[in-house]
Amino acid sequence: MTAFRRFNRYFTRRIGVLDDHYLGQDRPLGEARLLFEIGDGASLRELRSRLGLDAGYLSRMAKALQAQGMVRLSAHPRDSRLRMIELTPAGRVEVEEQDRRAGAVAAGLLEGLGEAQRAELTRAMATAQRLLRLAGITVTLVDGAAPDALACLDSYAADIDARFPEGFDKDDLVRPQEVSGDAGAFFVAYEEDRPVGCGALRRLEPGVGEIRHVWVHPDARRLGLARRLLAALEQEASARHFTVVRLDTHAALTEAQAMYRACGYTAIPAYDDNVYASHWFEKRLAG
Amino acid sequence: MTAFRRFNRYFTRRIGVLDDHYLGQDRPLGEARLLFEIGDGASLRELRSRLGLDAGYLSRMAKALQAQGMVRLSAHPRDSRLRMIELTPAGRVEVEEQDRRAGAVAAGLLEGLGEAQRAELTRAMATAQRLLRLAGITVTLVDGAAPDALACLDSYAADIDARFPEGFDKDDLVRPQEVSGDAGAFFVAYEEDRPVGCGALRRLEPGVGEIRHVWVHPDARRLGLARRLLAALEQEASARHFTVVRLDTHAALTEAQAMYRACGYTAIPAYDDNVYASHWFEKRLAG
DNA sequence: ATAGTTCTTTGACTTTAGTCAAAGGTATGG
DNA sequence: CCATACCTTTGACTAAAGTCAAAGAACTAT
Repeated sequence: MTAFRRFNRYFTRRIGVLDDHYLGQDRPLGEARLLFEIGDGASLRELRSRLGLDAGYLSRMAKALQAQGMVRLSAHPRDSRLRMIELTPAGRVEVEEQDRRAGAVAAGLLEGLGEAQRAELTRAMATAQRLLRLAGITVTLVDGAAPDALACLDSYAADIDARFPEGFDKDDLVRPQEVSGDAGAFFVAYEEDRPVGCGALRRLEPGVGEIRHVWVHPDARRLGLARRLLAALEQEASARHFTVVRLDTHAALTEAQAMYRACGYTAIPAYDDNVYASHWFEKRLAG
Repeated sequence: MTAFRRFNRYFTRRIGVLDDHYLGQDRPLGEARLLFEIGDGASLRELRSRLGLDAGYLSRMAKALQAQGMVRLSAHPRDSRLRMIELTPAGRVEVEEQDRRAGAVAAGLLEGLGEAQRAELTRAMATAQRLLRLAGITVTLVDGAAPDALACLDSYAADIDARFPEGFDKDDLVRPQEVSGDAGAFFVAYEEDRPVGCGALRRLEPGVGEIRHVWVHPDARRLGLARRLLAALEQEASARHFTVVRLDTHAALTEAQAMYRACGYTAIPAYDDNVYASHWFEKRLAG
């Protein structure tokens, strides 16, 4: 904990300060940040929430950038309350220039290190980032019919449809009422208010729950999030006095199978006739 | 390199922003930073260079903090151009409050992680910090009579005087002229303009150099800096067409001996009658 | 002792950053 | 179609952050 604070202090002094100064070389930091954040186009509303800016403030900065020829503003094709902002070629050049400078600063910062040391630093940073991201993700119980829940299930279905040789039919997803209220539970994992994973629990028979649709967004994989979701589902199952949870999995999802085994699940005979399933697991819950 | 940039971006977004917001809870960020940076007292000049502030700006902030009863200003006892600034008891309370808040934010940030994950994060951060510090240290050739060189030798002498059972006599340090110009070389390691280590090379006999007084400031140990100094000294020796470098070391300095061995030095018979020496080493230089 | 340097203070600015509320044009649910 | 909610723009501010130059006091080197 003290180590964490010490690192933060050192790092923000050392890197953060630089960051600020190179980014806004010839324009205010706010504008530079905005320019950078636009990327391949976005709505003002999106930028406002991403950067946490006041509406008026943002509107003015956008106008200033437009006057400088860095961005183009237009109405959203389907909702003309929203304004879309995108980089002009000149704006793109500017962003690249920012990027080049940032790269040069970073290179200068590391030039004292040898190859092996650089690799070690990269490894350490990747680990730290992975854990910080994981720490920032919260797993929340939501209604099975909540928009975020449905969005996750949609992504899940699209995902496995691409991975299963035989495809996947969305009709085989759980119904919202199966995972809401007394019937079951649905968890969504949020990373900064954006859903990045889900998992469902439903009652299979008295004392027995079934875990379904454990899914993690591609951007949030390899963080250990699936385990967190699984833990939340198991805790919920315990709270509902289930003594056993079961789940099935498709032959193509080998990493998932490995994870279930590592989390204490053991293979059992088929308990249903799910056409997508090739392996069935269960876990006895303590308490 | 890309990984480095990615980490910076993520980290400053995630932590830096928070930092700003909690620090200045009821006072401007600039003042909060200044208050924090004062620590156990400093001169305005020192703070100005540490924080990179304009003299006028700093002067005004100091006055504001004084008016709020947070700091006391006084003249430097020996140079009354300089103004010393130190925390009053009220200021100290304020800094502690800042610190408490920062701690709470940090704790909140990490509460999603388990014990083992936290330990892993701490390890990764410590590694990253160590390497970043090392990357920021530059090793420079200076004149043997330069103030920084003498200051390092002073610290070195005090250091080993405390560690050698028999003490150490400063008269046994190299003379500046032995390590300047054609006679030898002196390197100082700087971390942000502050000397944190040194090492000397002098000619022992034709084709043979001697390395002496390799020292690292206690704050900069365990970074791998001694090796950097050693490498610089060896490179300098090569440039001077020495084919061999020798050095001796005291029985008490066991880590140093291990380092020399790891860097390719082999034990040899005594080549001098240094009263402090118990082990003698040499290394044949390539090229 | 003198010239040049260093450090701080002060006055007089400018630029950034950010806030708040009113107003106007668009969607959306019923 | 109507009330309501949403998104953006504009005007009118404020506070913070930072800059520049002049001036005065104190030190240092010669």
